[in-house]
Amino acid sequence: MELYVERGFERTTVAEIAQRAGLTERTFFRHFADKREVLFAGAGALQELLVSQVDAAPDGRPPMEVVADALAAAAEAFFEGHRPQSRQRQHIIDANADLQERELIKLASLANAVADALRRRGVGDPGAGLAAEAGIAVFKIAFQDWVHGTGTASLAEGIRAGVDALRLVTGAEPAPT
Amino acid sequence: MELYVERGFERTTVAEIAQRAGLTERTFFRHFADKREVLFAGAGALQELLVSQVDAAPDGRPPMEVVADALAAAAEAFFEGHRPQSRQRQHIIDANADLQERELIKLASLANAVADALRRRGVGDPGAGLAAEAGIAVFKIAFQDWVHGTGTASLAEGIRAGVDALRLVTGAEPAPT
DNA sequence: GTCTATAGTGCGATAGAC
DNA sequence: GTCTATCGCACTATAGAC
Repeated sequence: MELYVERGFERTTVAEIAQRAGLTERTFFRHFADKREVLFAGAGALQELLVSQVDAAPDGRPPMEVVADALAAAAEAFFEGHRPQSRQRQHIIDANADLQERELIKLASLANAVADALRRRGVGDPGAGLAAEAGIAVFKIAFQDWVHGTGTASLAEGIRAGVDALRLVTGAEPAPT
Repeated sequence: MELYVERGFERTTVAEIAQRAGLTERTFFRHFADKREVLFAGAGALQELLVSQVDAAPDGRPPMEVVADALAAAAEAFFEGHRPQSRQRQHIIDANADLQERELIKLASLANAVADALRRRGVGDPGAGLAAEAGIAVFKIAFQDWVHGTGTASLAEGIRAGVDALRLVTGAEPAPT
């Protein structure tokens, strides 16, 4: 991470990373499948929390609310209070197309995992997939806002507002909570 | 494309592609930024059509309807009647993580372009971004269904149904058309 | 069109932890 | 005695510099 900030992602070689860490290149690749993976190591835990939240939601709660609750909880647990670090990480990612691809893969993986969790709750298709994708879209936009802005609103609040805005724009009445 | 089908994407080298095309490797990379780009050469035209459709939509039409119309029109123009080719291409992509990443980048780029077009129509934030992302999510799911299934429904019909399903799952009343 | 840096893989050897 | 972390080396392919 230090090196990615110092010299940029592309201009950092694995050899340099290994040297600073006191390891060999081969060992680096043992821990990270590729150079990008360093920046996405925490993604698994985020996904697990999201899924466990959806699994634990009360019966009968509307799918979009379940997703919104899970995203808000994940936001609190993983990001609140870490905006400076999130911003730095995002700077690195925004400066490099390969990293943006990996970011999108991570988000797609989250969406798939959430969709599966919704199906376990009995939400049918294509509703499960759509609610999950829509939720991730809300998260993505709220996160961009939160990480690049200087406002005082929390990420969780941004997510709530985003879900409401999505209902509005799809031509919908606000759902009962 | 022949080589990707014959031996799989990863087991095809750029040297082989260049040889079969009667070119040098260097020339391949002049035409395609990387090995994957071969499969996404038509993406630009799709994006242009989508944007021009959104730009040309009648004033006052609800944003989600504008997006749905544009996606349906693009589906007719680019995919209808080409399901076998689409399926073959998707097989190649589904078998390789790198290609899936590129696919996601392409979809994200479509979403951004559509969001910008909506903003030009006066749709505000975050509504423009959300409508665009939601539309692309619908497209993605409808496309999966269409390309992997054997049903007789057209892709455009799947997109219409997807938008309705999205309204339902977000907890919404159907919007006026 | 040529040359080269760098990412990433495969296999094997070694050493410490439990 | 198995499991896991590390290293060494040879190797291929991509992609960018020139």
